[in-house]
Amino acid sequence: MDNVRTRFAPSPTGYMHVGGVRTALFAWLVAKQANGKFILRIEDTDTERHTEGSEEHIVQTLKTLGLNYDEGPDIGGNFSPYRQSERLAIYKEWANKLVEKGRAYADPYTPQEVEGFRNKAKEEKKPFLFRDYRPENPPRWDGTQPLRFRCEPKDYSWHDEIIGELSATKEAVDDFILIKSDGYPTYNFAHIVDDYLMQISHIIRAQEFLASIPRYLNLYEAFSIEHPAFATVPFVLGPDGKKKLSKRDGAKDVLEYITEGYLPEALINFMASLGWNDGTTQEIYDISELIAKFKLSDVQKSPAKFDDKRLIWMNGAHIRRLDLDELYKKVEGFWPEASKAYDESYKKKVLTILKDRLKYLSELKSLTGFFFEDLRVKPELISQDKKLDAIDNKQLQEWLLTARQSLEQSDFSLEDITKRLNNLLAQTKQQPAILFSLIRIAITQAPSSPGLFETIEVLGKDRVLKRIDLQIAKL
RNA sequence: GGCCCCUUCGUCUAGCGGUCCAGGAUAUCUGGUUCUCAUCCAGAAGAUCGCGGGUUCGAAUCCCGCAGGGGUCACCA
Repeated sequence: MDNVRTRFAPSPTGYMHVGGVRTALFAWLVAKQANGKFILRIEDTDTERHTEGSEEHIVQTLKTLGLNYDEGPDIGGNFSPYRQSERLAIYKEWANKLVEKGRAYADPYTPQEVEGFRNKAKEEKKPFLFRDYRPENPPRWDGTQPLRFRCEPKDYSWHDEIIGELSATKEAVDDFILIKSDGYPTYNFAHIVDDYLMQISHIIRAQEFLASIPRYLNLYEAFSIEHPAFATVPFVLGPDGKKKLSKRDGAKDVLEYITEGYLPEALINFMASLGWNDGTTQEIYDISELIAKFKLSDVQKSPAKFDDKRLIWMNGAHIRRLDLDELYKKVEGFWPEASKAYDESYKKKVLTILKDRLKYLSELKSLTGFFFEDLRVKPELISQDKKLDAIDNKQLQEWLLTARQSLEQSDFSLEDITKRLNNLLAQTKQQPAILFSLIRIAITQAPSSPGLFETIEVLGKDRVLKRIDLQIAKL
């Protein structure tokens, strides 16, 4: 398609969770793969729900994930402004077009009166349709009353890029508020005007708007304008599997995943795979593959539950794909405090042998402490090891001493370390499960660590000998 | 209640009438990888394809009902 222009149009009411960002991602992918434009538009027409700083937060989230937009409130574009609160005059002008055509009227009722109609309909077990209460001689619209659309009810069928062919009866078409009494437009009205003026080619939005589309269709007709392609993205459900992911139920801020050390590319891969796949068995995609392969028609129609087990795995998989230098760059800021005293080449060695066991970057702190400081001897590491606990301390001391003596002679190449420890095994006739465990505990004081030989090599002779001495003394 | 959408292993999903007594991934369990934790490899277990009819030689796939779940019916988006 020519001139693909997609938009992400959040209302600034807080942070963004996985569901919202996924919708943005899909829109971004559609734009990127068609060499089109991705637009950020802030839908701040609800002055009450508007929260301070959330626009900045949304912008930061998109930028951190690399979902860069080509036009937006902070960078401008050919269709500015990109904040709806700055477009009030435009909405008024378009509202007046409808007034002139007789397709909009001032709503003379008080909110209480409307509420009364609604309750009555409910009692009668009928759907509430405002058009059943349409005033016969509405007053002239002076801007203080809400302005309502005068719909022309009819059945509709239309195409959705994700769901396919859809239809609805005229029951779905009603008179809705275009401009609120505070002068701000409703979403229902503003987005239609803006998408048209901003030449949006695809509206990619969440499923909650599906039921409203017949009303929008009626409005497009009233304006005699064509509507963009519609793509309705199914919900992302919370872990309970019932309700859609929501802030109320504790859905996490996507930026929080970044702070915990989830990679943007992993997050994006994960969100894309929540409802999308290309029909192959591929699971791990980088961003350029996603851009090349993504298709709206391949998006699942049914909702997907959010399961962070898969995210954790996927993040690890993306970490392992990174080469050392890339990973080193990303991991900056996740090192333990004590690492400050160490240089890049040492930290890179640590990273090399640790890479395979990182699931997310913030684990680095707890996993690498012993590489940077001598930890106190933890007797429980031995007492909780069944095999070691059964052996006399004197014996353990003796083995450690022998190991120490051999390692002292070593040139500390991985090869030599390996050779010496294997010799030790033969010499003492012990199983690795005993001897290596003992040495590993002595030099790391940690329940787990990278492989013994590599760890010894990276730690270096001074530290290894010192720690063995320390362990011997505490036995 | 009206209107609308959805329904395949716990989870993410493949599947567009035969190659499916349903494939992959993850999670779980088992074994291997000289020590731990991972990685990696091998294997196990796990789905009466929501239910009931129909069409067809043949249906997870097409049609019709039903049920369950969800959305919407705001001067919120």
